[in-house]
Amino acid sequence: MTDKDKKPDISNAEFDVLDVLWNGYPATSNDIIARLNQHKEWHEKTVKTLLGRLVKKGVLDYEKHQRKYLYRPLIAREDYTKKETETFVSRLFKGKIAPLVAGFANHNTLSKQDVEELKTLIQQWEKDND
Amino acid sequence: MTDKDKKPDISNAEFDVLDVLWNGYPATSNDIIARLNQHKEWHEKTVKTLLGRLVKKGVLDYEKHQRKYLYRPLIAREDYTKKETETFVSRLFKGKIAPLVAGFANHNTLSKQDVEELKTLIQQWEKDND
DNA sequence: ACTTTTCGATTACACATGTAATCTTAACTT
DNA sequence: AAGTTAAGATTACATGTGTAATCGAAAAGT
Repeated sequence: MTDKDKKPDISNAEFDVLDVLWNGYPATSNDIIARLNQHKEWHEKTVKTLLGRLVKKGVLDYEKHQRKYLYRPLIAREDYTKKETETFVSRLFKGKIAPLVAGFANHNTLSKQDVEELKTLIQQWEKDND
Repeated sequence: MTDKDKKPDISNAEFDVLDVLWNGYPATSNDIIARLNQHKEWHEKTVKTLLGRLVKKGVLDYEKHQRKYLYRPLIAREDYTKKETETFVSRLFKGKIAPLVAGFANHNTLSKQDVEELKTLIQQWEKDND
């Protein structure tokens, strides 16, 4: 793996931008700013800086439409999520999800619905891997 | 919550130091350095800088023993883990663990053993919350 | 055609982080 | 007691990050 292929390291603020873009793209910066500001209030300039940094990092791409840019993500949310999850679980839980879920279960953040979903998942897994 | 109580924000490198300390404390810096260097090779000075920063952040404490310090964590691994997990799951999975586990299941990183542990957890949860 | 607006690009700047080297000084040596 | 270590404290320094302000140019308005 050359240096160019190295993983981009998306910062927290950058992630928030990427997140809304994943929720609907391509999108102009104004569109992104508007959507972001439904939940936070970032200065327009701040968001544009973040967009620029994401482009430079190879996380986003854009195409010009007159003077506006239409941004789109270059990496899929699923891929990002997968990689981050692996990193997280390996750092904090030695790579095992059970302890993670166990922690969750202890700290109340687990609903009946969650448990049902987990059961379904497990059944599916068992059907696939018997 | 005053400014002083704000969460410390432990960096990646700092976490690695904290991690080995959790595995056995109190410990001197040399002890910590030796244990860290079983898996990586950090310069002694680097580790000491990190220890100092962790102390300044209120994550570690120490007591002097002659000219050496005996460091110990001020926060429990479980508490840290819980908080980080909440943050992580809420950012990447809208706070739901099921999708996280689902992602795991798709990317092969789920063993028979893991599934058994999850089943046990679920049974326990159901017993507690019927 | 000229002015104003509005893009993105460039620059700013303080604090965080990774990664040490140098400085001070208390504690061992002899 | 004087010299030599060796521990933490202080300083360093490039790069990343949060958070914008300013600049230059192209498009829109008149």
